[in-house]
Amino acid sequence: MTSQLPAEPDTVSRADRRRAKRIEDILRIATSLLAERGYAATNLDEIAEVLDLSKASLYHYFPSKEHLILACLDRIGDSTNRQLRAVAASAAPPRDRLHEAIRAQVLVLTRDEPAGSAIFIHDLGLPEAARNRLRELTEQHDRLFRSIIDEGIRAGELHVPDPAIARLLMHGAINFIPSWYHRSARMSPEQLGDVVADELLRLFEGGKT
Amino acid sequence: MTSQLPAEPDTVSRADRRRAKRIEDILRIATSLLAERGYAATNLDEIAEVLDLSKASLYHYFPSKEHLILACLDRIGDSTNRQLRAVAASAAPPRDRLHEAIRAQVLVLTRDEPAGSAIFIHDLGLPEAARNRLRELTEQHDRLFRSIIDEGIRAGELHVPDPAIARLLMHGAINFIPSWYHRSARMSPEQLGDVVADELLRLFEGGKT
Amino acid sequence: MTSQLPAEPDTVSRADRRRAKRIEDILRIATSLLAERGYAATNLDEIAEVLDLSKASLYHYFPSKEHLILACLDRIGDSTNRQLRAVAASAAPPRDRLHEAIRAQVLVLTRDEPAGSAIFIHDLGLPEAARNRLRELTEQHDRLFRSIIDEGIRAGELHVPDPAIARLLMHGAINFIPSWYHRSARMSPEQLGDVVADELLRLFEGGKT
Amino acid sequence: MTSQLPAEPDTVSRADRRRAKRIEDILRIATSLLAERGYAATNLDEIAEVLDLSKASLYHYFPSKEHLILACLDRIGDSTNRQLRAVAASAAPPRDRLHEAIRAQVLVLTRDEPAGSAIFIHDLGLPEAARNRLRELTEQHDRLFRSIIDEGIRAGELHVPDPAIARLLMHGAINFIPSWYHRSARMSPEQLGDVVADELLRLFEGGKT
DNA sequence: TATGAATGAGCCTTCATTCAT
DNA sequence: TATGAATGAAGGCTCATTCAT
Repeated sequence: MTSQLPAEPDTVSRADRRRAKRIEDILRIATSLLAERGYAATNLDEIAEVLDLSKASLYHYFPSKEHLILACLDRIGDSTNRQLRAVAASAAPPRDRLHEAIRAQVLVLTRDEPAGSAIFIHDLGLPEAARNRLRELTEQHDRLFRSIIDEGIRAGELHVPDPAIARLLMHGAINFIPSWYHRSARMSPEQLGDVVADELLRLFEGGKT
Repeated sequence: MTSQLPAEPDTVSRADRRRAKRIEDILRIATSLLAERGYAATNLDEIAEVLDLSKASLYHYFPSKEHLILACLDRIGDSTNRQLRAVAASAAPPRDRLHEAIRAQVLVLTRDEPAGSAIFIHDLGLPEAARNRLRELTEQHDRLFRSIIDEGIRAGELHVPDPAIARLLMHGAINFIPSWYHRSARMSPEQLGDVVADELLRLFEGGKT
Repeated sequence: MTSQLPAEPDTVSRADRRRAKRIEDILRIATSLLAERGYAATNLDEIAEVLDLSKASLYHYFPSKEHLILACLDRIGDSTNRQLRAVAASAAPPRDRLHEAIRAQVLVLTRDEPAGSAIFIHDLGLPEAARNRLRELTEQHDRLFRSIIDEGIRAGELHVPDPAIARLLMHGAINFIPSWYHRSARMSPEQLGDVVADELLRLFEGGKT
Repeated sequence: MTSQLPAEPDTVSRADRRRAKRIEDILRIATSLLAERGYAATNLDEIAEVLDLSKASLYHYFPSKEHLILACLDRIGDSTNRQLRAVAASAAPPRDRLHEAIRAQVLVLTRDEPAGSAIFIHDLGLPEAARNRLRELTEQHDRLFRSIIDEGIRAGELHVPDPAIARLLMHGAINFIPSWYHRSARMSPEQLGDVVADELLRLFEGGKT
């Protein structure tokens, strides 16, 4: 109806695009409120109000609160994993790849998805399904870091007595950044990414060891 | 305090003791449920049921849900700070004091208060007052670590380009431990404390830098 | 009625026919869902979905849910009354006419309108207007049976101490058939009609009386 | 606490009795509204309002709307079956027992449980569990009548070509009584019971057959 | 004619809190 | 102290209805 062009390349009609935009808006707002208040304390009324929408309208896009939050998780998870996959594909030496991965992660948390990243910190009060989804996403994540670290150790570039624990400490350190970064805006996300990556690499580079 | 009659000190103190024990029980259960589900998703019914008490009875000990959670925070905060103050008072060199402080903190999180420590990770959904209390407790905490680290740097024992960020990363790494420790029970809290302290000290001990 | 242009009678009537067919489809589906679930438990979404139509489209054919259900009632009522009027016009003796009327009624309920007949059983949850319509239809019905029965009594063909109650019992017995007939499919609607008519005539034919 | 008598024969304290009464009240009101409007169209607000209670209070007695209605069904079902069991135990000849059973049933529907009996007519819109419960109760019922009728036929007291259908017609006739009885209050429930039983026995007593 | 979007009103359910016993 | 009862407020979800396209 909209397109009169012979083929139908953009099956995405105006309506489709509008709908996609609405969904994107909802997810953005929902993610930020969710990250700010947690699942149980976030109510659809508030999400709807911020969007200047009625609560009932949300149900045109998501069949339940739980599905809405699952979509939020997916959105952030995809965003993160996309960034990290690029790093993983690099041919750089492991140490540099680890540096780059940390940096990428920091950028996602502080620049790309400052709102939603808190969700990943922990799963308090999330419904089962969401908790499982979260676990899946986290595991993809972990696998990627683990493989880089293992490689670095085998290559002799990294030295650490207990790689598993070092990695977990690193994740904790990174995941916690959103909870303090906004306060000390004395450096840009990019600068922070570099500083943090430098610093956390120390966890894997034996001093005297 | 309550009894002014020397004649029957036991009667009164027995009641007091009983009450104190009740409160202690409530706080223990409440803390663990709170840590497990978050503030909004924890209901008084459940707390009462675990205690084999009626919900209404809780109000004999705490005037509101919010006060209950404040008491939980205080209890953990006190426990933590007590441990840390001992470390702070030590005359050992800063590097060793930092090691000890990290170790003490890990022990609190994994051994002494495994249940409640998650509360400190994040304040999702907490009411304002609780959030403020949390901030105070955290600040005491931070001050203590900060002073040790500063001292260590002045003494030339620690080297780190950005002490503030290093410390925040360290806190994140520590705070996150409860979320993964139960899975890898391959070492005791004490062993973990040593390993973690060793590892995190690297953040403050320049490799080549 | 709609077309004033003799030139294109087909065009208009084709549209009309299409519309009539649509309405017929809607009524058929709506009637069966209504009979199955009751008024309050039936939603337009479901009706629309079965018809592969959007809910909003239903409003092109019926101004409201209530009007839709009124049309359903009318459709079944007409069907029933058409059958019965034929019986009423017959010149057969009252006893045979009663037999025939019962038989016709059974056929409507089990063969012609098996889906919708449950609506007539009871008016649970129906809106006022629908309830009134139902009453009207039922009364036409009742009048017809009543007149046959009265005639039969006057003619000495039927004997019953309390004709009013006997008739009401008969209606109950008939109306209830749809709720059990599908289970005992051991006889056809036609056979059932005969058996039931024979049996119910006993209500009006004194044994010893 | 209330009773100081040696044994504790009436463990039912005052509180217990009060609670039982409340439950009884709720069931009575709920049953009548349910019978009047059907499941879907009955809302807890209304039930609560009639009881001069808040809707939330209902949840002290029943965990859900569905459980409430199940309790209603049980209550009526028990009442009915209790009456009928007495009849079944009688040593009277089958014909008299059938007469008595019909009479008892009519009394339940018109005198003892005039409100709730409509529920048994059909199950439009009831949730699955309730529908199943209804079926169970109905089956107890049916078994009882069936056994009397079979016995009567074997004893040569009853004559009917198709006993199954005759019985179903009888049930329909009886079940329908509540829908018209209130209008014709020209006779008492007891009188009605006799008239109806006399009349319906004709279904099982062949005229010429 | 057809429909996606939007929504107000309403319903079931939960929960912190109060109160009488 | 202990608790059953009661409730207002709130939250998730449904649905008939309207409207712009």
